[in-house]
Amino acid sequence: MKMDDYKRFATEGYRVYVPNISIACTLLGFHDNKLKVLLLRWKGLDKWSLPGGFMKQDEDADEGAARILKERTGLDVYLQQYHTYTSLNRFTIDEPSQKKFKDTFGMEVLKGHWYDKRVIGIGYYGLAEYAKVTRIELDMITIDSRWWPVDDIPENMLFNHHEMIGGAMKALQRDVAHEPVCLKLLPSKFTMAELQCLYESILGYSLDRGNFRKKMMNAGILKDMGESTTRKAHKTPHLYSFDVRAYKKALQSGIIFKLQ
Amino acid sequence: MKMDDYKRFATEGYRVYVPNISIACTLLGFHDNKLKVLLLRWKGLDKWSLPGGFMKQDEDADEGAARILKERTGLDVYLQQYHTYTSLNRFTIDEPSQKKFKDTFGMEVLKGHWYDKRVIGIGYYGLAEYAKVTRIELDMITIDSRWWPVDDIPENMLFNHHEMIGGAMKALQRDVAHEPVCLKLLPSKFTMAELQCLYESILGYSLDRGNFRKKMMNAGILKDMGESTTRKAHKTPHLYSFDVRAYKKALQSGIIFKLQ
DNA sequence: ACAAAAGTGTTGTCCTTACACCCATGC
DNA sequence: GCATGGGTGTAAGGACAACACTTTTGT
Repeated sequence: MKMDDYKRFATEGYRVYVPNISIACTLLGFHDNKLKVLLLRWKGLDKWSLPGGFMKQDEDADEGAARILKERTGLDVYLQQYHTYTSLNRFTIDEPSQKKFKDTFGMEVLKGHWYDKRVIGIGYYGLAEYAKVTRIELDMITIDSRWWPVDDIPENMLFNHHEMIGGAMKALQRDVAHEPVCLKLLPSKFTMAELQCLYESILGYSLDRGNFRKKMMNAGILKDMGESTTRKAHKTPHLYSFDVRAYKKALQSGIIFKLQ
Repeated sequence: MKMDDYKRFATEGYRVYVPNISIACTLLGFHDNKLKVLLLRWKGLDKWSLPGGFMKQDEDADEGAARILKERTGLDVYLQQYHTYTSLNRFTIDEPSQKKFKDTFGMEVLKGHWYDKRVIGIGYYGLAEYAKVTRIELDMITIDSRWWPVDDIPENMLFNHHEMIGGAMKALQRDVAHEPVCLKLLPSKFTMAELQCLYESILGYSLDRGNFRKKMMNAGILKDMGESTTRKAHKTPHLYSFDVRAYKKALQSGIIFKLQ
């Protein structure tokens, strides 16, 4: 990274970006039987944030969110706008952090720049196949990236990004019955246990194993792809794929698991 | 209305409002067994619009939406943010309309003012008890107000407000299983037929009368308030009220009517 | 008596629930 | 053998769809 980049952003960015409208993306992946969210660590600040940025003047928010994640991951991920955050204080940075940032970049954070004002945040959630995300691009402002379990994200989150992840999870719970969420999160072949675990991770409660399998098979949305080749210390499970047409058809009337 | 008001808005408004962030409210009411939306007709333009306006610098979007509908109706209505519209051309006004507006106000619409730029729109839907909305406040820019059936709104809508009403209806369909939608739209006492008709209006398909009644009664969310006093040429129906606690409890696991 | 709307009942089917039981594998 | 996880079966109960039937009112 070059210091010039940040200086140019600070002094020229107002020509490219809409100064008071930002986009934040909660990119989710499913790995190790857990839902995980991609976070970036900010240089100097010792804070984690969602991938995001200002909306450009010549793009709409959908395009902006796609651009932001394309730049970071190289991928076109499934994106859904879920809420716009407008509270007056959501964009403020505490004094110690401002000082740290200044020490790193040799100039003030925010103060006096075009983005030193109230900024609203349009929240998107993104769904990606975890294994396909093979690299995360860092930039002038970020020093590290990591997948965090959604139920164990770090304390030191920037702005209101903690709240935003919570909102994304609530939206995902709302949408899982009617949107092809599992298709976007799982690899093309998966076991029944993985599918069930994904549902449980999203919904936040556990489901009966036998009944889950029956419901899925009766729905006619899965194709049996035969036995897994990876042998563990147990019976080898079958692998399944989505019958995409049937899955999307079933989503129209909803795939619903009631609590309890 | 005084012309001064508009001039002051055009020349001084940037001090009060966030120039590029607007709020649009799809206020819904249930009347005559139909869902209706409150629209305002613009002076000079011969166009209808949703109640809305710019977000103020010292309020968040929720407060802005509440303020806008409070000013118009005098009421605190149930409000839900559902989508933010950011397309580049959504705020443009066609040339003939600009001319009409100029003829009316004696000055250009948009051109050269602080709001002559890209504006995004945060969409809210509002739910009100129709009979409680007894007056609609007009202002410098509006000349008429009317409730329109949501399935028969006028052709000449301002900006992308037609699309926004569609989005509000989709959001309402999404939310009706889990949010106290019917409680907010119906009067305190209502007949079973009215409740069913409301559900059908929201969902967009019809339900079996006998089964609907059974499901509602079994859910234990209604209190039987005895017979209606208004006599028509038929058997007098019972009136019901929501058992609010039970209704909200039931909404946690969802009150779902599947298509077909 | 009749039409129209309100209220109730019936029947079969399907889904869900709560388990129990077997199978396959590596140690 | 045994622990572990994968796959299947079952019986009871509930929910739901599709009706038919009865009741009450004003004309």
